Amino acid sequence: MADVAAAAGVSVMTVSYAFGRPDRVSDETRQRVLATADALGYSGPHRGAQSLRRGRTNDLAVVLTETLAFAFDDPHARRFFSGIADACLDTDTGLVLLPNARDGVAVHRVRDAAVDGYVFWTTVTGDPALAAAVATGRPVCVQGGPADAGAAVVTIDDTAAAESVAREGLRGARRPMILSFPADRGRRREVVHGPDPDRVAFPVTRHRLRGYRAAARAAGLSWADIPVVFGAGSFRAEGRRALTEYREVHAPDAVLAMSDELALGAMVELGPDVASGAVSVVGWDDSTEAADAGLTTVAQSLHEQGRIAARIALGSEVDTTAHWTVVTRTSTRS
Amino acid sequence: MADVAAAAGVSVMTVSYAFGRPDRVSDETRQRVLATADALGYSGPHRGAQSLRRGRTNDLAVVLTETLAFAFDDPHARRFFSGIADACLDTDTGLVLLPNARDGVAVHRVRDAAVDGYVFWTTVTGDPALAAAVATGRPVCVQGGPADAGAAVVTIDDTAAAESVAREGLRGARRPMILSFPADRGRRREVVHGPDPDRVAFPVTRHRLRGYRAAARAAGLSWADIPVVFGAGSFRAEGRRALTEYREVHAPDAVLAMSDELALGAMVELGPDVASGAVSVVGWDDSTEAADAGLTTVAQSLHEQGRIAARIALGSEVDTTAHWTVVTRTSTRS
DNA sequence: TTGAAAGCGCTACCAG
DNA sequence: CTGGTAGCGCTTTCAA
Repeated sequence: MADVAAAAGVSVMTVSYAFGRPDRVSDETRQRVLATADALGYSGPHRGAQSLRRGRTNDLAVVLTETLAFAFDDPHARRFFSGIADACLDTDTGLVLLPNARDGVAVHRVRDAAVDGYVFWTTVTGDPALAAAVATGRPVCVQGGPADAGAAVVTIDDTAAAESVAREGLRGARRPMILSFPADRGRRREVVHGPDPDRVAFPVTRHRLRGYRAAARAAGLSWADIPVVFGAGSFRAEGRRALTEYREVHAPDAVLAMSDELALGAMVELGPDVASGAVSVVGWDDSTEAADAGLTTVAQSLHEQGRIAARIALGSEVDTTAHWTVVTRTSTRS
Repeated sequence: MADVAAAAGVSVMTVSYAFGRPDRVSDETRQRVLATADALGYSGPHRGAQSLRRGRTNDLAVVLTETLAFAFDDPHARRFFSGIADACLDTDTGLVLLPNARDGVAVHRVRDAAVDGYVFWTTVTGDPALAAAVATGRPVCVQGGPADAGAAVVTIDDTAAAESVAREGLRGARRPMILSFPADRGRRREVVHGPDPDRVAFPVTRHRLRGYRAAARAAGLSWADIPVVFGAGSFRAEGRRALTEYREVHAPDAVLAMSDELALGAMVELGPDVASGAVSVVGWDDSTEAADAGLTTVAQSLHEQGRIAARIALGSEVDTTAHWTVVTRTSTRS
């Protein structure tokens, strides 16, 4: 920049203005400066120096609590990241990826990242990387939860959505059954009748159970009689297994599943009973497979959430509750 | 840092050394400095300032010539990126993503990115973003090609690999057929017997055709008699179509496809003839579907290429030719 | 409309 | 082993 100033016969400041504050320089001077800059192969202010001076990097960190390839294997994650990317494009912000090593995100990388804010994807409670991010004093936003102190959480109202989708699933049902995510890190497979949601450790599981319970009660069903199958994870096999193992004991006429995968697994086992209307099934996520299978489910826009998360992490004051809808298809009775 | 120095009763330099050059400070002083730093909530050198001074950012740009979600939809791309991420993890380098907007990667973003180098994924020739990256004077590496001046290209020896896989596919063949990528941007569907590879615009297509030709000649076949079906793209439907449309005219006993997708499409049409050994089929990529289908194919480690690309872009002198292997399975005669 | 001074937070270089 | 000086490239503030 100094070189350009010398060559153009002006002060450094004028060059700086020519690039960053066009209105503060006469048009003529500006043109001349820009021309000499071009001739000298100077393409504009150095971003690093700019940020140092301004105290703002214009970069946003995305922390993946998994290996990069692994994180992007999940289509949901991709939509979320894509939302972040869009927000970054709009605000001319850079996207810095902080993927996991084999053994957790290196805390020093999070701390040292030259960024204005952080977005986290699927953190577990007490993640040291999250703590490190919060400790930097820069805005932090995490998708889905958990809500650690100091970090904003962008998510949908799980309880309300659960109640709403359950209302569809429970229409005309007398013997419903719930396919749940694990209750806690133990990830123990077990069946509990009418569990107390408040005693469930995982927030997502807790909130959805609350919604299911509300819908069940509203439908005049006794929560205490409803079997909740806690699985080890959100896999199709898990949903299928729940049905094979438990169907004889308690033949359900409605299945509320916390994910499309679980629901799809159940549907494999249920077969034609779903099509005939003998059993209703609802899922969660609105995956493409769910659409193909005609599954009634909860749709949330992860893309929208990505945008919101990015804006929060960039310091905007935005409402963090995202929208959701229940997509009613053929897997439920009307 | 100045604060810490004052509080610890040492010079700023000593604090700097305590963090960055442990060996240049007495252990005792170091401990004291670190302790005061901790007490003051100072967590180490500011990365931005550090890079400004050192002239090195320790960040690497990855330019996606597609939307972020779209780029990561491709499993090959994910492996490549994952290799980059690993290299970054190893060298303690940050990963800056420069995804495409709707209408191309903004040139100013690649120019202004505060990074030490660039890695490009699937660029077309004459990409202005590539030119901008090269213009920065920082090292640039692109996967697969094209080889624009100033940018390193990491890739496998397509010709050699093609010859090698074709050798498998042509074993015992008298009437082979080739399923090719498009020859140029026109992407016109056409069948050419014994085309001259040198006149094919797309480098990948050109190189592979050369390899196929060499193998054909080595097998005593006349290149001029071999039909090459140029498709519009690398889709399964494209491979299938080629067979349906052309099989009656020229019933092949061997099919050399430039991608697993094309090969898989052909196999659908060929049905049991592949299993029986009446027709050999080879693909390229070693996708999981290829493995499931028992397809003989070329395997290249995109992950390895990602690592190489990252190291090049970070300024290391590394050999850019990556390894490949032919995976022989049941789709070819032994 | 233009410019001089000061300093963002840090480290290479040399001196002690 | 420790410290002073200078300056990375820029912009904010104030003055002309």
